[in-house]
Amino acid sequence: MGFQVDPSIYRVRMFKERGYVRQKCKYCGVYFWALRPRNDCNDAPCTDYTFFDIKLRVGPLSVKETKDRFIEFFRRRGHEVIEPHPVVARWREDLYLTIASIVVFQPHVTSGIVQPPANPLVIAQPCIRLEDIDSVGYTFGRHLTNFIMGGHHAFNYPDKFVYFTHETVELAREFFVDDLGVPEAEITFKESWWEGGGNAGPCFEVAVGGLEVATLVFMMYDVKDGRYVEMPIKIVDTGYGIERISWLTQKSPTAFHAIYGDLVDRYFKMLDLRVPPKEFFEVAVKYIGRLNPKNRDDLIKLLDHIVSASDYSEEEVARYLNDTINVFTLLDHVKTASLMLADGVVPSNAGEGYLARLVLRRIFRILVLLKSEDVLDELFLQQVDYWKALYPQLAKRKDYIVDVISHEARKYREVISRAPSLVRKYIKRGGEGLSLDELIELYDSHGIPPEIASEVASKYGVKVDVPSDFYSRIARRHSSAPIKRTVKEKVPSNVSELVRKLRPTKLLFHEDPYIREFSATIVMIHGPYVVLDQTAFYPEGGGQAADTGYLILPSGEAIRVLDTQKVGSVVIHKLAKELPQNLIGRAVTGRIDWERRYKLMRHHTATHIILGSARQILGDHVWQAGAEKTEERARLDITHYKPLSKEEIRKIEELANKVIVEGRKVKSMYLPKYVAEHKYGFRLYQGGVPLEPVIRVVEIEGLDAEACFGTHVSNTMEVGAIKIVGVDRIADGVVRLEYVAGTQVFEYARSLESKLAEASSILGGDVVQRAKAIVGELKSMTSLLTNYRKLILSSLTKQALAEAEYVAEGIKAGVICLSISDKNIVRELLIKLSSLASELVALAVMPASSGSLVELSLGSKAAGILDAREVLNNLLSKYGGKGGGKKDHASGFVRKDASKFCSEVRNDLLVILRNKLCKL
RNA sequence: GGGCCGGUAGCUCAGCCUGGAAGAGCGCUCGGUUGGCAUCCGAGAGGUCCCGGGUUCAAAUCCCGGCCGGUCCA
Repeated sequence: MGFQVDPSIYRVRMFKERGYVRQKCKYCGVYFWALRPRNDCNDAPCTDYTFFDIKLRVGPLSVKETKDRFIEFFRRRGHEVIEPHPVVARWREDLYLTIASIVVFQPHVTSGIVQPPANPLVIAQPCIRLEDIDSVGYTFGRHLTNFIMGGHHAFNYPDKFVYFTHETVELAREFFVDDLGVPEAEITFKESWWEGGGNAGPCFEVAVGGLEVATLVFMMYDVKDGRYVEMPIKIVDTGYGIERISWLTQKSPTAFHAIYGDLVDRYFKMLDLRVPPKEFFEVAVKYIGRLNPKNRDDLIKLLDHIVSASDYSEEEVARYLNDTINVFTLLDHVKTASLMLADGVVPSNAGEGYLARLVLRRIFRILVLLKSEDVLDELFLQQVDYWKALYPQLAKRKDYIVDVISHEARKYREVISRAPSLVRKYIKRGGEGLSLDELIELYDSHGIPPEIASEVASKYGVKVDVPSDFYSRIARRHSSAPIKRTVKEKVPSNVSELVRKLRPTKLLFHEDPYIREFSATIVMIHGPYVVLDQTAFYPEGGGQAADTGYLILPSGEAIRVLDTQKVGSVVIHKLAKELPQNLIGRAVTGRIDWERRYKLMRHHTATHIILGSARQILGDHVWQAGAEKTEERARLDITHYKPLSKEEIRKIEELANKVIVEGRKVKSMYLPKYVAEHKYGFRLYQGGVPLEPVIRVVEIEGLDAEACFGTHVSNTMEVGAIKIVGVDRIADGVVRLEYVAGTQVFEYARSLESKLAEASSILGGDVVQRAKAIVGELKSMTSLLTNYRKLILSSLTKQALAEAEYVAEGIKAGVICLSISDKNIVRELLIKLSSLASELVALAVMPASSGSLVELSLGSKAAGILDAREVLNNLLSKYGGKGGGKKDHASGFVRKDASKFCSEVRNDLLVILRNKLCKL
């Protein structure tokens, strides 16, 4: 706890009224409230699960029934029901996944910029949290990567109070005690503190029979640089664990049985594993709350406990435990992956796509270990069917899910198939066995998990020990990597500071995107930076380049506008020269470069058309991953999991042009945030999320609607035409489309034409025919050249052998001088000579830039007597050259003209050789 | 966004640590063997060693920068 809170906040009205007693847990020392005295705080690990023995009034409730009951309870108590949001937080720039119900209202509502959609409200929000992904399965349900967070929220403004601590605690009691029939003596409220996402506040953890079922947070502080600043808005942020409450009502052996019902047994059967008897789970679950089987010592303790508390043998228990962990992990991960994919996530190596891949690869890994890769599709299809009532989106996206997982599974198989050769390489390289560093590198750089690495290694007879803290070692390797955000400031910071106090600039380009000239009053001048009270200059944003043009002063002088930027809601024009301060308050005329702007507008509308078309042709998983529009061309990066086929590209282009020809209306409108989201969904936020209560929506009838700040033409017909000119895969899961629109299509065609014409004039005739002929000619010329080379080689060989001079017993010497620089021919020649004449010392000299290259080669007999490196250096030292190589071959360089050097060196060589051989 | 690994023949890769004459297997072409074949034997073609810079007499190899791919982590 980083903050000492006034403990009186925990003394809520209900505790006093109903006689709750504040007590201290004997085990963890935390304070809690309960009706009757007790030793422990009623939460794991201070107590075992006792809720199995608690009688409720309600019968077993499925997850869906629990969710419905929760929603209905709070609806009856004056909360408006809000539909759940996607598990992928498209409306958040700082978060990939929806990790809590409050995320739905952050940051726009919690910061006070936008009113909540209702107040108070209730929502049953599917959430994904991957923090504890390693523990899933091992704890039989304490850790899950997906769950529904039932949240009732109230937002208290300084001038409008809804409810806070007292009412929240009362509502919790009423729900658990009055509605579900939990005996009031079994419920506890533990005092605690919550922090997250830059906010903090006191909270109660509500537990029943050892199971934490809800957290009631009273968010009231902003955390800024470690300081706690009281928020103007006080927020009730509650989280009811719908799955846990369902478990509480069902009293099934594990939470997995409560959540997945008969799917548990079906998974065991599909995976060809024996279903453990109910008794096994009942015994195991008792101890598993306190032990973590990921830890090897705990696992052994757990095994002992279960064996002594049941009739099963140690082997049976070990197998049941292992199988159960795998099955539970699969149940959880398959559902999480399905939810993410159904929300249109495309697996990749970055961003939320990586998170989807992470979950999928863990699934594949288990299936590989179980040798059950063939049931992959079935595991997903069974869940899609099981959850069709609660998550209808799974069934709707079934085809996409199945296609993507098979694609990802193939990629994973490719990774794993590299394992044998990689492991072999590492074994060969690093002495004995596989070191820990090598194991880490195999996983971290090649994606090969240690279990698979050690399995492969054992086939080569190498035993490998995988340390139990392997994955935390990996985490440590990645520890220090601060997120660098290099925001390029296009406006000096002192200027942006100055304009903050100014009134928002009136944006004429939104009222009428066709306005080219306008008059305005100068509000501020700072160097070349000028602010007007209103402007038609579009500031760079939303991937649309800034407008340029002229500002015409009262004197009639026209000053060039080089750049336009937006800081907050003030537009800043950057001029080619500085204006005098006395112009402040004077009227000026602005004139934008219309031709340029009109091209930008057409490219911008074209981008919306392309995106809409791509979504229609490829599927709803297509999201904008980036976009840029310039005068010349535009490009759009979209998420997609496989390369686009020519056919798909053609279809997108065809649909886009059809939309243009049909002359559809392009409507820009301002809509309240919630109205827009309700009408169009989160696909609005392709290019980013505006933090405003009212957002500007650009809609192309029947094709696309996006929150967009840019300027658009009013009818698709104005775009003229679209030609896709480039398709690239710029990252895993991201495809870049480049295209031109309007008059740029003609520019593009013209440049193609002129390129073709140029090529044709170079080739001399029809490009295709001439290219074919030339390639044929090239082929025959190459083979002719090869033949000539052979010819030269054989004649040089003969010449060298004939001219070789006798030096001493078993040694002959020859010098070959070449007038052209052809390393290849020299090498071939020397190799040939030394294999033909074992007693030959052959020296070749050829010209090189600012000197000569020299190569010396010895036949096998000569190499037995002489050292090529020594001979060569003796030879070159006189001329200041150097060289080196092996015993039978050396090369070097000398700063002397090749022909002169060549004529002198023959004598030197003979002298050196004779000297050497005499000494021997 | 960051760490790590990689980029050599059409394909899969070796060579790089420790600089010194570019390699293997598969595929391809031609020839032989065979009743026939996915068999076997022989010969041959095929290279910007990713790009750029540096060190060096000499760079696939060492150093720096870039591009591309893979992977792990945000």
